[in-house]
Amino acid sequence: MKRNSRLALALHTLSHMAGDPNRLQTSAEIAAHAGTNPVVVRRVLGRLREAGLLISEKGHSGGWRLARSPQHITLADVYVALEESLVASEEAEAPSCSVEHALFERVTHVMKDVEKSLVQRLGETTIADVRER
Amino acid sequence: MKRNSRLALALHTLSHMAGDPNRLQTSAEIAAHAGTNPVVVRRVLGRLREAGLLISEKGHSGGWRLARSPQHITLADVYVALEESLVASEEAEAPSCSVEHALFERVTHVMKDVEKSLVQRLGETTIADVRER
DNA sequence: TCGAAGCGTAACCTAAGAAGTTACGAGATG
DNA sequence: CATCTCGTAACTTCTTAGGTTACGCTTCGA
Repeated sequence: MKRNSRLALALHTLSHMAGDPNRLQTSAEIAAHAGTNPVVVRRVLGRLREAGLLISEKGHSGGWRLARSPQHITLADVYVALEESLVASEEAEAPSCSVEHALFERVTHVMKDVEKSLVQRLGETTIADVRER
Repeated sequence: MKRNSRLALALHTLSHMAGDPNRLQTSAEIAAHAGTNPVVVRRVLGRLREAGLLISEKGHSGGWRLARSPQHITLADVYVALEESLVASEEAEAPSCSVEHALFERVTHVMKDVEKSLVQRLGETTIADVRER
């Protein structure tokens, strides 16, 4: 797996779960399907759990399942849960020079604005939408 | 310097050059201002040169200057020259599973679309614009 | 004409981030 | 109680970008 592998893994898992929402899947199973490691799966899906998209159950016969129906999980939910931000949130480096600062502010402002529209548009598609085609 | 430092360095340099377009600046000078290394400066500005934004002159009393007036250099020109792409262009990993593939396609499509509007909006601001404020 | 000043580039080192791996504790079930 | 599974820590690569050194090529000026 390469870049954006978290997103790929998340979408992979969600799309499979959408096909059989009642079944619990273990991280080992998911990892085998995705060609990666159970720990990596738990890391990535952990973020989706924190975002309220998935539920994990510990102990014997535990595993992972959707926290709500696929019709109510959008691509934006996934994107936001993974904290994939376009804009480098850290602006620790306040440029000393005011003109450079103004330029950078401008770029940052536009990027943040554009990211809002990205999330908005991703919010228009649900996991279930894509399955139906 | 941290993340997006190429962009920061490019904007820094361009904003200074816009103030005195006739003066040639050496990479050593620019590096000193920006708190980095001449080689790094030549790397980054090299991209702007390839994009036709800057001109570099070799030899004694050589250096860097704008290839055209600051009114005709937009933030989009800089962004594109640095090849800052939001979308991971490499889709080498064709997902085996068709549903996952459809989901990923959808995300990629939206991101590419959004990036177009980003470039369009960055194109509305020139280096000179920001200086005037 | 020759030396110094610049750029262009290669090669290497280092730092940071992400994935892969191993290991182990905690909780739940049968 | 034995076993299964998640949650996490710790460690090891691997990749990417920046920083650094070095050197060849070009150009100006004394």
